[in-house]
Amino acid sequence: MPNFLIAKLQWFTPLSDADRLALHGATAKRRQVGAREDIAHEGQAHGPVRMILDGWACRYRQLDDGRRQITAILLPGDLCDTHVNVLCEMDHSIGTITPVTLAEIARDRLDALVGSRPIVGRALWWEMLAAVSVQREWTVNIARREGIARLGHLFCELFHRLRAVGLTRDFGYGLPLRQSELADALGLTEVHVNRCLRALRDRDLITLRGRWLTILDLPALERASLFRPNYLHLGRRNAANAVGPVPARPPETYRYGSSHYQSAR
Amino acid sequence: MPNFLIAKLQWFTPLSDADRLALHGATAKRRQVGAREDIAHEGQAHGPVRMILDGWACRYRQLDDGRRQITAILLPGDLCDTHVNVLCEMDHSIGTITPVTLAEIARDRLDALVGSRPIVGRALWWEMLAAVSVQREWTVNIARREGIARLGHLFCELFHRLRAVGLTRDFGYGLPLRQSELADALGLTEVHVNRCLRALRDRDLITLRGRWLTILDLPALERASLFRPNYLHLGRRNAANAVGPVPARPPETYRYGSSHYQSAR
DNA sequence: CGGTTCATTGAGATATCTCAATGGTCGTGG
DNA sequence: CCACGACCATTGAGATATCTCAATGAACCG
Repeated sequence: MPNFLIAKLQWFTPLSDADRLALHGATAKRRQVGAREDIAHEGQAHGPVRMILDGWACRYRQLDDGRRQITAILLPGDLCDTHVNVLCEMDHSIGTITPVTLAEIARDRLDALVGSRPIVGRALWWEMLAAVSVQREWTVNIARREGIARLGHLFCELFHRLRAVGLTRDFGYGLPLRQSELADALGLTEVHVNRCLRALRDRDLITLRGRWLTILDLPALERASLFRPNYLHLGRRNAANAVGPVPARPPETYRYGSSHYQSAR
Repeated sequence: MPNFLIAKLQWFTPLSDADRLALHGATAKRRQVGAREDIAHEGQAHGPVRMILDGWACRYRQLDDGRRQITAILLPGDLCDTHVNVLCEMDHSIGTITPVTLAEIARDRLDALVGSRPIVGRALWWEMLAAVSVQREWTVNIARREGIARLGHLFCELFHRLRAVGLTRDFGYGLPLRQSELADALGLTEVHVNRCLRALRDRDLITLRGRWLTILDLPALERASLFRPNYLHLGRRNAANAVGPVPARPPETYRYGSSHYQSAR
């Protein structure tokens, strides 16, 4: 399995072989979690720093009345809790969408890594700040865009983030989220998500069949969703070894974890 | 002027005299900004790390159609951009609400401070993580609560955050936000904010006169707003010198910056 | 092959928005 | 000290996005 974290960090800065090796070493300890299980729960004390090696997960907060709000989608290569152990306890939960492979990194190990490899430390800072920026944009998206644009905006974001780690194929990617989960992420109702999806299809902006999303006209979808990718901070990598914005080869896999989802035929 | 940052950090950890002195020294360089001006603008390269010494400000993002969304309220003692210089450019703007006194801290100076004083470094980590947690809660608030609760939730949050730095008096505080700014923060319309305010007043939960907000029944308001303060991470300070949750004395000031706003009579 | 989960559709209810007008407050200049 | 203008708060009425409840249909799994 390719290391998606390394792939992502190189959008920010080139990493030496030694850096890569150190990152590989730190993420060697792995754990499997099934689909739709909790990785961490609100109120828990903090454990090790976790990283999504493969599969999809999400942060969410459960409301008293049973509804929940997903506040972030975690994709392969995403870190769950950089240095979050500074806080006493979790204020939200993390659950899986698909089966997930985690790397667990002991806090002192991470500190040592950051201490000995400043480039890696800076790259991890970037990863965290970019995640915060995404969080801000979610606030804007939910507050100010109407259903159709909100949904389209999420699809655009996921496309760019997945492309950064090589998990897109052309203009499509595997989308394991159910409509109820899209609703939980967007602050909408399952029913309304369904209708907005139909609208996006009717406008020939996307297709969605068999858990595979295809963006038929990315510029048009971005326009319709008021999407501007700057907040992802994937734009101009300041790497010397920069390659094109799109990975040259299609990704090796678009299945999630074990073969839980089918691709489009 | 008391140093609100120090006051806030001590909710997380006790600071030695030397720590306090170092923080004081780092925030010595100051700048004044008028009300409703931009401190930083989207697209700009990053400058020094900024801290709000006094006054209110906000992060916001401007949408193409002229509307804007405020994504965070910055209160005295809040840091604007901890280590954000890692990113190439700002993805949002920061503007003042009231006249603001800023401290500007050069990046290398901050690095040196964090390097030489690990307690301060950890405390600044806490401050950043708590801010991210607030950001997540804003997403939940806007996504899942209806107007009245949304407004009430914001009032509760501001109360707790201001109390942590000693800027409340009993159950009230100065609220310099206009209704249009409340609307921009909550993803509502100015008109609707007005009606929700009336509803909160009619239910005897708050009064708001002359830029002074009084919470008439905090537990009731928190209940009505589905507010739980855990996400603020101000709950259990692990300080040895912990005092009660409410500062013993009323704050020295509840005017913003220069005497721009009147208190309640 | 039957059951469970998920997606789709309809119709009525409600929160919020839009547009437009009126009223209040405050600072400024005459 | 008053009058004016600018800005902000308030109210009304109709429009629209989204929700709720409920039912049906499709897909998938054991």
